[in-house]
Amino acid sequence: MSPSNKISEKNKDFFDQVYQVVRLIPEGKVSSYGAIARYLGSARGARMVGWAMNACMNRSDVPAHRVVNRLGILSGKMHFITPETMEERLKTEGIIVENDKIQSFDEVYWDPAIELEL
DNA sequence: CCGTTGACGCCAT
DNA sequence: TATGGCGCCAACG
Repeated sequence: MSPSNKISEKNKDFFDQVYQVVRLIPEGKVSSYGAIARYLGSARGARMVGWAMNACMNRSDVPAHRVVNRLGILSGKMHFITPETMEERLKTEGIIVENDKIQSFDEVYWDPAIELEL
């Protein structure tokens, strides 16, 4: 039906699930790729979440800046409009970022498996 | 088809 | 906490 699909429909479904979870991240909070992947049932699909973020970069409805790696490091900042965009957006939401790393990460960390708790 | 790359994570040191 | 090595999975050339 869509021979020119950029990604397989199976993956498209996975991407959509990722976007849905990311949208649920409240302001001032952040989550990690691994937590999202795990919540979706792909414990080893953390890298796929990152790939999904790259595809969602065009969408404004997905706060990709609220997704960091498990160490709280802004590993994806280079993929935004400018390398500063991600850090600036997080600071705007009250998150302290220093040297490309989130401070008090345990306090702003938001885990879907716990917050959504289902 | 094969080798490399990458917005990751876990384990060992 | 920091660094290095290994594993996973999909996309790319």
